[in-house]
Amino acid sequence: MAATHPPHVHALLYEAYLRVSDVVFEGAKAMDARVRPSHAAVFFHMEHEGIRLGRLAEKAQMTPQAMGELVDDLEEFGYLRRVPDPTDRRAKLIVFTEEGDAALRTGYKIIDDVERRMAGLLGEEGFGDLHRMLTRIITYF
Amino acid sequence: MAATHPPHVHALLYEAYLRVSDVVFEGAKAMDARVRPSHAAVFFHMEHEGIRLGRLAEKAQMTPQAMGELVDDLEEFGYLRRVPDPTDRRAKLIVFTEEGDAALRTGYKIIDDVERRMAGLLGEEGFGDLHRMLTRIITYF
DNA sequence: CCATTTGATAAGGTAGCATTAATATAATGC
DNA sequence: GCATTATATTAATGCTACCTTATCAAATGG
Repeated sequence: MAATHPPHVHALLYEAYLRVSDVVFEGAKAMDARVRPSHAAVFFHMEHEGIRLGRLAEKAQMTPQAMGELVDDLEEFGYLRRVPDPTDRRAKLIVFTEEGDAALRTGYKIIDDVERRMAGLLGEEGFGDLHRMLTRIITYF
Repeated sequence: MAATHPPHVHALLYEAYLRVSDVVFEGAKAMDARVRPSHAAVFFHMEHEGIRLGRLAEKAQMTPQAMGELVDDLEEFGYLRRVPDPTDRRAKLIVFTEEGDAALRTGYKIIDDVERRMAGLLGEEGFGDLHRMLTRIITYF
């Protein structure tokens, strides 16, 4: 650092996120090398009943165009399908394929593993405290 | 979320970082709208005595080419200058201008403010715990 | 003193978004 | 029952923040 300070919590939040993410994305890459970190937003905000592109984009806080590209990829990879929305012929519903559903479950397994590793490292109490403090920061900042 | 879970700490780390960063970068933008978040890495890893491009890139974990562009920008904005390195005529030393030095100090003031806000929100003890837990995650992950 | 290494930089490419604009369908007011 | 306006998606294009490859000049080690 240009000035000598103990690292700011701001910087630590970033570093910690990067480390944990690395582990998660390594796990994901081992499952399917075509999937990139940006695709995670799709899985994260999907809905099993099917979801429209616009709503998916909104939940992920990006434009429908950007989300459209991610969905294009995952459709190509065989994880999603676009089916016509019966209630509105302009719209399409994005739904999981069998494989997409399996991939989602695998993804959560990878994340749950990492969460358990963190809990082991910090102790259940510390892990709970961390959860609460981060939630508090998110709520009030 | 596609499945209903309490948010993972992994996700919370990301969210918290984004919230805190927003505040920091809003503050920075208010000072100089030309400066972008990516320029922060330069200020963060600069050294007052002057530093070579290669070393700056190494510290920031990016290629010299990428760092070169950031330094180009900040040189244009008047915060940095490239001076010949007297010990090696291939090399240049990147040094702060007066304005760059002032900007660095302002930047740290903005961050320190945010850190104090977090400490206020969590209490000194909680803030210290957060600091230690994040450091622990970074060290052992 | 020449071969190799090192420092900077130029040219061109890619991922992950955004903005603007086109197209199709739907809903609404009169 | 149009004409207007709104909404869902997609296409074209652009920008930021990087990377890779290639070039050139200066330094260094046998």
